[in-house]
Amino acid sequence: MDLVFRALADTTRRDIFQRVIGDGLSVSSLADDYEMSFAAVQKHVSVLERAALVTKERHGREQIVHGNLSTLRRAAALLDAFEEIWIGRATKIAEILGEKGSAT
Amino acid sequence: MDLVFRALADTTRRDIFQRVIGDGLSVSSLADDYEMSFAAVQKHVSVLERAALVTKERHGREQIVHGNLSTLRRAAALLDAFEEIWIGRATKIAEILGEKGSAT
DNA sequence: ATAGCGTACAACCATATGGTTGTACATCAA
DNA sequence: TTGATGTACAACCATATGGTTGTACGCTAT
Repeated sequence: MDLVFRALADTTRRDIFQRVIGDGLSVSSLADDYEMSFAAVQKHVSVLERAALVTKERHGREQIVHGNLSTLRRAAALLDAFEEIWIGRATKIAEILGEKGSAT
Repeated sequence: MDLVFRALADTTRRDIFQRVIGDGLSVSSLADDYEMSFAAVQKHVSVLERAALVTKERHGREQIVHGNLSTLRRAAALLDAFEEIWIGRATKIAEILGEKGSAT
């Protein structure tokens, strides 16, 4: 999970990820749209790959980057779990206050 | 957003955050439960604070750390947005396949 | 065969991160 | 007042990160 959130903690990588979810893209076509060097983009893709947020599929001489939704879902589930902890607390507060059914 | 995901990209910090959502805790009571030094925990809290995932409320000589749910929600919303992009693509595929209403 | 494209990877650099220890200071209790 | 507690912060260190350039190598097209 550390790897997943670390991978998402960069604007360029979130942008790459977003572009790649909808449709697979080659590394070079990704790289074309950023100011930085090709190698830098390659590294960003590599970070996403190690976090299992994307996978690469070789196609001829090109390497197509695809988004991996299941990892994204695991991260989203974790954030949801945090929120549920808070809901649990709110419920407890409501119980203490003798209120029913309406959470703030 | 970079700050938020970076803050969440550490097991200790996620643990701190989780413990603090349900109930506010002083920095020292947080620090008691980790092997590392007090200063290290202080730094972790500071990272969470800069990301606006927690706030500190002074109470006497203690500083109570509270979770900030709204920032959590912003992060969760971003992940949901990614997922919706994928759903959009799935819908398109479904359209292409002539299927209706059932996404895989 | 050969030239160009797409990719991989190593070496290098500056800065950020995660940890430490030490010091300082305000607050609560005796 | 004095001492212990809770916090803040600076200095320092090792390692990770995000960028660069350069080199190598497999594919594609001519």
